[in-house]
Amino acid sequence: MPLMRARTRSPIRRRRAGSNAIALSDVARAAGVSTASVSRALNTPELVSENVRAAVQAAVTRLGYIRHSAARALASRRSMTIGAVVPTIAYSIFSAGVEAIERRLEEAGYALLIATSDYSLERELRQVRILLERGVDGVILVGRYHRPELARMLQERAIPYVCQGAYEAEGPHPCVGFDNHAAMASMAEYLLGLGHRRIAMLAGISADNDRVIDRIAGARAPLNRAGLDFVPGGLVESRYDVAEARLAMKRLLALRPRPTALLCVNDVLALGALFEARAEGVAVPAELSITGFDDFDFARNVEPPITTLRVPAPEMGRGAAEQLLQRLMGQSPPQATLLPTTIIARGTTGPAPAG
Amino acid sequence: MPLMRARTRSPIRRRRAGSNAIALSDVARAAGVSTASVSRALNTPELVSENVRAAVQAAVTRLGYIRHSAARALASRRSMTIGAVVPTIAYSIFSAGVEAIERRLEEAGYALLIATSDYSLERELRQVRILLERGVDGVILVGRYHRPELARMLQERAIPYVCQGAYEAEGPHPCVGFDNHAAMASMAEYLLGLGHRRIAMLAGISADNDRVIDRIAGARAPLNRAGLDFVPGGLVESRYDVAEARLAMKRLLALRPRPTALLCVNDVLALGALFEARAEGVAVPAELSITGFDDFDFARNVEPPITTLRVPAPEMGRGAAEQLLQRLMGQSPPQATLLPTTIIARGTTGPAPAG
DNA sequence: GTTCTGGATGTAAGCGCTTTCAGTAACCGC
DNA sequence: GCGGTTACTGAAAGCGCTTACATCCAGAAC
Repeated sequence: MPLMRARTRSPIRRRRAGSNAIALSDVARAAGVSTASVSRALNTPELVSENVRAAVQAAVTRLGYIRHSAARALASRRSMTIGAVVPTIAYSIFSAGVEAIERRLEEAGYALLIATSDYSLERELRQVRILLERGVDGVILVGRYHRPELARMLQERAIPYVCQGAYEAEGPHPCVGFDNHAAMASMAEYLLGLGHRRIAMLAGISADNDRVIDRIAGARAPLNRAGLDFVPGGLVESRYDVAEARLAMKRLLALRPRPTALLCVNDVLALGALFEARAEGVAVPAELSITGFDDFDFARNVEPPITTLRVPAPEMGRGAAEQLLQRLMGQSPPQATLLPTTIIARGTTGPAPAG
Repeated sequence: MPLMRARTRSPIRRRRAGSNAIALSDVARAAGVSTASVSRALNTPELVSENVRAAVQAAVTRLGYIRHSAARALASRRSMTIGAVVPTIAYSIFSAGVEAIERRLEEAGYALLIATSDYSLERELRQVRILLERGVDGVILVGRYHRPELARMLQERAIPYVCQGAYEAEGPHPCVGFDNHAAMASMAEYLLGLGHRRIAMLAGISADNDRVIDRIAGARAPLNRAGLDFVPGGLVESRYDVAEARLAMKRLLALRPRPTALLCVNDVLALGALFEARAEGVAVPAELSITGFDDFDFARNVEPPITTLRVPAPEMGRGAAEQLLQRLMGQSPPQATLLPTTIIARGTTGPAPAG
């Protein structure tokens, strides 16, 4: 029989072990009010009198009180943090998006926990599990493809989420982004309009990556409509790295007859292609037109400046954060938001060479 | 007198309001053991019997239990998260560092909360406050300069921290990085060795930024030793952006007589300088040598490839994380760790033009 | 005066874990 | 057989907050 042990505890409560942090109860004592009032003064100041508010404010400043968000999270059942899983942040499209997300969330008092998937859906799923463990109130993902367990896990726990960087009107996931298929299709049409018929494509690694897959399909669509396809051997994948892109480009330049135009899945690849073409003495755009995607800083500054497509990275980040915040507040924003892209014609594209 | 109110609470405990999450007590019930045993089976499996471990493991999988880290943090007084404040992540040196930090922390079971300071020490301080509120167990910062209140706040709460990306043997802060002064000095010496005497510098914004200040001073030191200085009007600051760098470069190119060599604080600026020089018809390196800093991906791929200085970004990130983890485990790693840099001589530098 | 309001405040019950402490059982050496 | 380990296990006390509920007290309405 478990009987009440006579615990001889010192009546003086020991300062939080291992830390000399000030707790809310200290503030309450200092301000001469209850802990409830302190909590209210801090979180819902409109519910307390001017006196209490001022006393609490003064005590907080005097003691240097800092709230303990784990305790808040436990008691209020909201952690005020959002999790984001991106392929990598070492790639400016994503880091720009993440910065935009962070900024918007900060305004709303949320913190952002960032995890990277390394372009692996498996790893993405694991990272979401970890974020859930961390008690995030919402999740932001990249792209349309995700492990089915992922959405299930999120829905089971009623955690709102948004996918960013892709668009799917009828898709299963809420999203804020642009239509990768349509964007790349417009670029292919642009090349066709310039008279190009022998077209190749330098793509990213398509495994697990809907954006790449959509862009490849998008490029193909208008070609097929014109009774064409990529030149044989003219679809090559490469990691997003200038050196690797140059290697891939080597293979493309060895094709005979040579393509007269090259669609790249992004500007890093286009840059590598451009460098390699120049190194091989292939004139751009006289002999070969090259297009990029993303409109990176350097795209407009290299010689010749790269024809590319502007992608609304910060807008997507902000939009995704916005949509998530709305869901968190119980509203129902549109399931899918489509953002525009624009072709920016510059110096790496020109009419197809005669013959 | 507060008397015991007869609370008519339903004996059936309501499932966690607003969420149907499984709690540790559910696992305990399912496994037929106490919550203490479940906690031990999960955190210190070596302390429980094989039977308990297996039963708990089975229950966890069956129920899809996910730990509640806010509750863990509250009870254990450790949040298992680290905070990092970097100027921006939209700049590959920092994003590479952050990725390395994240990777190392993940191995150790820590999550990373990232905040950006936008190169403002004031904002850095605010961000650290927020991180503290979030209960981070440690903090990673960038650089040597910080608001004095920052270290005070951290020390008061006994939160370990490390500064990354700079090195200061006798400095007040623990750090892992390289010597910006020495690195840039070696670059200046390299130019002097090539016979350059009229040298200019394209720097970043030096306000609040010790790395830029150290690099400027580092460049100046060997010049002064040789009885020289930057050419008059030859020290210009620019944000890290190719377009702005080109604008700044315009002013440098207008100097008469023109400098024969230009030290850039990083590769983005060097790239802008190179583009602008080419646009103005200034031959690189025949008429003008240009050096970068950081060894970005594109530096070796442009034409001519940029002479630069390799900076150990991932190593610094990993090292900073490592050092922090050691402190967290009660060890005392060296206060300052110096990492090496290397000059990588490429095509943008050559002997000073005669006359 | 009495009864209602309703705003401001306090009380105390958790939130879901970890961890201390006590208890139990099995085992050891003598 | 006995004291002393050793190896597990469970009960329960918090961790520092939020919040449902009770209370109190003016002032309004009657």
